[in-house]
Amino acid sequence: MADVTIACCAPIAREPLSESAAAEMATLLKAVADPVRLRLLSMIGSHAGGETCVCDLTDAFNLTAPTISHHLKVLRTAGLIDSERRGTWVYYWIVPAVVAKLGALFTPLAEPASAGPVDVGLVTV
Amino acid sequence: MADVTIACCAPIAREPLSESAAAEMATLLKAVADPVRLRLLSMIGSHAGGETCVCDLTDAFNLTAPTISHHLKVLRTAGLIDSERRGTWVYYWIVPAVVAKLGALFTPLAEPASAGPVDVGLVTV
DNA sequence: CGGCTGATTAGAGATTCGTCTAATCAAGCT
DNA sequence: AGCTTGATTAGACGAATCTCTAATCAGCCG
Repeated sequence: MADVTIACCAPIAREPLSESAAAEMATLLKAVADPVRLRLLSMIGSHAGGETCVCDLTDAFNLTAPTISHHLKVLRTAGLIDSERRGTWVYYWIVPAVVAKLGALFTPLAEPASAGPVDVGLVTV
Repeated sequence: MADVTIACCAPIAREPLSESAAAEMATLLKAVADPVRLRLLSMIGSHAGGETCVCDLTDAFNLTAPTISHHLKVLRTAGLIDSERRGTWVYYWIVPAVVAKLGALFTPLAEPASAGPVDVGLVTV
């Protein structure tokens, strides 16, 4: 049972975000607020095996390798993904806990009253 | 403390976003990827009655009125909020359907099999 | 070793963004 | 009408962002 207890703050519609919470979430959101990075994140996240080689990513865009590298760094700095070099290639994977923070910020809005113990609590990080 | 069991993936991790879907979501995310706008959105969204007067918003920040107005416009242009003038004051409220799009992007795909059809996939383009 | 492929870092150029001041629009006074 | 208060628009300016080319780092193999 995926009990999502992460999240740094209450969902957006429950109570006003504190200044610091807003700043923290904004940096996370900024990392994702780019078409290329969004696609990168979804490619990495949806890749079978949970890992993706950079070499597979660069080919999917009409951008130079350094540019892709830059976007990956932004995502990694934000904590949304992590990476490791294995021999010649570098592999990236998603960090679900951090991605879940983003979802927790917005979801309770639309969800039909979470029927279960899916407590998206206000546990701080 | 926060045992992060989160399923394997968020919707973003279900399949790679198309280029157009990524672009659409990115514009939405960009609108929210700012501390001030995040706080504005949460203030409006959590306000009792569902509406908030601009006059209540400007006082909460150390920014000039035009700046707040600018941020509200960004949110409104993105479709996340809507507004109406009633007499002297202008009132803003949240548009839940659009905010939900953001949540749907990152929220874990609900519990394993038990719950079943928690359709989160309204990310149609 | 020397060279080759994959990936990142460094730095530059153009665009976008956040904030401000000044000016304008809207509604309600006196 | 003319003044006052609330809100937005217009324009300017510095900071941040995205992309590129050139250079550098890390493994592999002839």
